[in-house]
Amino acid sequence: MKTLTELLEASLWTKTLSREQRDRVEAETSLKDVAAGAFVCRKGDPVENWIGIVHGLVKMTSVSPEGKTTTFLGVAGGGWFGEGSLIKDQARKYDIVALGPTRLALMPKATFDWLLDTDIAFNRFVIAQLNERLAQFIAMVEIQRLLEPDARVARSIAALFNPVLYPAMGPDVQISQEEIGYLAGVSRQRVNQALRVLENAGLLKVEYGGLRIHDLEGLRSYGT
DNA sequence: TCATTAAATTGTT
DNA sequence: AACAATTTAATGA
Repeated sequence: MKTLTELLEASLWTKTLSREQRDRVEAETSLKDVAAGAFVCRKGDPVENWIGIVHGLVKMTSVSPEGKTTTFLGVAGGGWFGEGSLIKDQARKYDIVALGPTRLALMPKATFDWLLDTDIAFNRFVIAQLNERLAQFIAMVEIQRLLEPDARVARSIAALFNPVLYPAMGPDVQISQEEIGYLAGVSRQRVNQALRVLENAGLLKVEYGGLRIHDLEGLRSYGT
């Protein structure tokens, strides 16, 4: 995906929009490219946009006063995020960092609010997305507490391919094993070990600087 | 285009 | 956590 039009095509919430609504969204939403490792926005920034991922990958992280970083969640191609902060009208609670060269779509808060006010289907979409993310977080807590590291890695990767949240994901992800470690909450070495177990199981292929998924269902249910 | 070097990432201990 | 090996990206002829 390269253009805003393509992102809107791939996004589920545009399906029910009228021609006029769709045109207005496209006119008012802008694109922004960010380099690998760059901040998309920082903790404490005022929230002015709903942000979509045209291509690339970003992570939500928090940094402790001692400099330790924790990654909560990766957001992948075709995904939109930030609706929670927009609705509550509060400052960003986390840093958003690009994991690779990433192209973003920025929808102004005014446009987002207008869609919420005028389009019932859009409201349903936002509810569904919030619900899906809630389910993902609950699953994440369960995974962290109950499963062994191999399964944690498998499911953390699978979470990036959630078809509701990120409808435009292809079979490839460009993400280093170190970043997977942050996502899964395990050390880089352990990720390396886990990836080879998963590769031998035929679930994915390890490539330099990334992965190719062969069996998403297998990853999602790994360890049960 | 090719060779060299630096940087990033991976594999091993 | 440290180190070595491998891959990619960058540089300059």
